This record gives sequence, C-alpha cells and structure tokens, in this order.
Amino acid sequence: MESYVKIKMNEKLFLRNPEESELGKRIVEHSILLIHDIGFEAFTFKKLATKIKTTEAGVYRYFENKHRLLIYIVDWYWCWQEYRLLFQTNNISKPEIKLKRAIKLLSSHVEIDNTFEYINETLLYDIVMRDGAKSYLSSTVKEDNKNKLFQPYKDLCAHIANIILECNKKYKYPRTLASTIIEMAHSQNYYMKNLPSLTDFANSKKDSDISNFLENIVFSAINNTGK
Amino acid sequence: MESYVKIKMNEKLFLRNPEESELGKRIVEHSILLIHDIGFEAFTFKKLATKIKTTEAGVYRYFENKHRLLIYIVDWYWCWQEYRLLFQTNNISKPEIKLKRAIKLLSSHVEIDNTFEYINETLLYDIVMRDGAKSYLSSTVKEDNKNKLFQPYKDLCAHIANIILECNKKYKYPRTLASTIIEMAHSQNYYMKNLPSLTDFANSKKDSDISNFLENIVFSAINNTGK
DNA sequence: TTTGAATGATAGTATTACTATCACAAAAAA
DNA sequence: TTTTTTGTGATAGTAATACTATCATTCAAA
Repeated sequence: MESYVKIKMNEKLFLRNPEESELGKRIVEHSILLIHDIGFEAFTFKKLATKIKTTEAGVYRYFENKHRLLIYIVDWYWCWQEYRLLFQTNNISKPEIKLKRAIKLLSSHVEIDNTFEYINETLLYDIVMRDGAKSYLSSTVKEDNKNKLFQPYKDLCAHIANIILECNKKYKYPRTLASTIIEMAHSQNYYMKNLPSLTDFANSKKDSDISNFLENIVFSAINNTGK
Repeated sequence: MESYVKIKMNEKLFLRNPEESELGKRIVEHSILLIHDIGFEAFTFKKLATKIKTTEAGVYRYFENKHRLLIYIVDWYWCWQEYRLLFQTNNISKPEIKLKRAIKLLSSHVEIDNTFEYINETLLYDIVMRDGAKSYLSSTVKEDNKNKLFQPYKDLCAHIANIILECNKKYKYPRTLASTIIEMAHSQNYYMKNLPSLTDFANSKKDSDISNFLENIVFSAINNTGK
C-alpha cells in the first residue's frame, strides 16, 4: 500500500493550481531555489522564467504576482510544519512533551526530506527565516487576511496555544505565547546566523541553544504560580 | 538655558547628511509620512520628490537608495528609544523597575512629542512595527552589519541585556531575552492590529496587554530558580 | 570676485511588473 | 473522427522603478 500526504492550499493563492502541471511544479520548485539564492527582493518572474525555460507570461498564468507566490510557499511551509507536529505528537499524552517537540520542530534546521519531490524543505526553512514575515508585513495584510491567506500560520498558532492550555489551563496568554515561540524560533536562528550579538550563542551556533532558551521562557511562564 | 538632544547617525547611512540642510530634513520628515501612508514597498524616491517639490536626483544626493533611507529612520528610532530608556531609568536603582520601564517603553504607542521638529515619532513607531525588520531581513545583512548599520539596535539590546543581568546575574540568556522583548513588543502590537487571532487581545486592543505579557514571560524566566 | 557647494531641470537607460495577442500541440468532448 | 478546449510558447508593448549623468543657477564663503 502506498500512502502519501497532500497539502491542500487556499485557491485564492494562485490563478492556476501549480500542483496540477509539470510547469506549475517547476515554478514552485525553482522559486524556492531562486528566492533562497538571491533573496525575495531581487527575485523576479523574469529571472525565474529564464531559469525554467518558460516565459514571464507563463509564470503569470499561475501566480498573480511574486507576493502571492511568497505567501504560497510560506503557507505550504506552515501546513507542512503543522502536519509534522501532528505526526510527531501523535500518541503522546503529556502536553509538556508535546510542547517541547513543537519547540524543537520549529527551531531546528530541517533535514533533507523527499516526501514532496519538488519542494526542498531545507531551503524553505531558510526562506521562511529571512522572508517569511514579509508575507504579512505588507500594506495588503488586512485584505490578505480576509482572504484567509494566513490561515496555516494561524492554525499552527492555535494548535500550539491549545497544547499550552493543556499544560496549564489557567495560563492567560496561550496564543501570544504560541506566536512568540513560532516567531522567535525563526528569528533567533536568523540572528544567530547574521547578527549574533543579538543572541547569547555567538560561538556555538547550534540551534539546540534556541530551543533551550524557548523551553526556558515557555515553561517558566506556564509554571509560574503567581508572583 | 536651552538644552537639546542630538542623535548622531552613522555616516555610512547617507551620502550627504540630511540634518544639515532644509532639503535633507524635508526628505527625512516626508519619508516618514509617506512610508507610513503607503508602506515601504510602494514608497519610491520619485513619489517622495514630487511630494516635497524637488527632483528624484535631489533625493539620490542624500541617500543611495530607499533601503539605506529605511535603515536611517529605523536607526534613528532605536537611538531615540535608547535615549528615552536612559532618561527614564536614570536614578532608578532597582533593576526590576528599570526592566519594566523598558518593556513599557517599547510596547507602548508613542505620544506626540515635539523634541525633534521634523520627525513624527508616533508615525515612526508604526513604521518600525511594520517595516522595521525589513532593514535587516535582506540579502545585504552581512555587509550592512559590517558597516555597523545595525549598531543602535544592538546597543539597545545590549543595554537591556545588562539590566536583565542586574536582575539576575546568573541568567543564561540575557541577550536572547532582550532581543525577544524588543521584537515581540513591536510584532505583537502589529498582530493585535492586523492579525488579532495570533494574540489573546482581540477585543481589548490596549498595548498594556502586551507589556503585561512581556513582564509575565520575562520575570518568570529571570526568577525561575531551576526546574 | 571668485570659487564652490547645493539645488533645479532635464534626459536617458536598464530593469521590473505587468497585460495582450496569436499560434500551436495535445487532450478532452462532441 | 472532428471539433473544441486547455496549456504553453513566442512576441510585443506599456507604465513605473531604480537609478546615472549633465548642465545651469543661486547663494554663501574665501
């Protein structure tokens, strides 16, 4: 028996579903490679088209613009992380262990994984670290949000918030703490790599340092029983 | 006696010092207004030039490109916050109080302040919230960092890290915690305004909620004496 | 008075971010 | 089998962006 996972994406993200054609998959695959290489600002549909031997117009048939394409791959990432979290915490009853798994998952660089042939999760992790926030740090946030374009991120946040509540159902800031975990897992990794003086991990450069830090703040906050 | 504060900016940020001419000041002043209005992505030197009745080339004489200009105003903001922190914690001996002041300062929207005639700090706070991270989330980070373009942010982080150490000199992650405070103060405010389901403050919308959250995680982490 | 520094005015270029049109091949529907 | 639809390629075109360069003018310092 063969089983495979499919990640269902919001239809508003694309004009034509890239999963349903060879060209579409190449667009997604090479977008990741190219954005990783040159950064989202320098990335253009022209450059991508040249790389995959199609035309600019060809890419525009799939995605309205590069911002939508960014949201597409970032959303894919959050869906994938949510899936991994679900998978890795399955059959675990202790919420503390689940929470630790979640922290580790989000703050660790990803091993090469061939579950999804045309998506390089390792590079995607780096992209989300550097460019992920740009998907919502735009003047179109409100509208994009109405179109549910950030649902995967919000779902993951809600999921982690629930685990936090399982640890301590009286904790007052489950969602805020959850979004803090998610964001810090990525941005502290970015700092460590690029602006190490903003962290305490200048020399070690292990991402386990970040999960230790996050465990430290998360569990002391959750277990803090009054002043 | 008249006293005034002057914020000294890194010379690599500009081609000609905008503080030293009328045009320069107008560039900075209206950049803030315009970026606030239309967002950093849509902001161009052409639009700015039209607004202040000069030419595109006129703006280019001051700033190499819009990214440098962004770093300029963001750096100005961090210098200003550091100055305010120094001022507001002067003569306070208890480090816990200092830390609370720091948290409040960073997570609160700014009142109108006319100390600096051509800079609107209220709008600047919003800009840093939405566009601030873009100053270092670029493919030129490493180089920009070598040129010390992020010094003000790093100084503020180090300053807060020191206060944390005053609270508990054995705390293991002072810098990481400091950068977490700074970043979360801004991004949680952004979430509250634009993506409220990532926070627990959907209805209240008071920025004091954010400082309460930050105090919660910071002090429980610092005072956490082992498992 | 001469010099120089800052600004204004204008022009020009390569690239970006699209939109539109036409032709062709393969697959699906008739 | 023929017809229609769908996806792709090829090409063209446009407005805006991100610059660089040149020349003339003005105003203040030497």
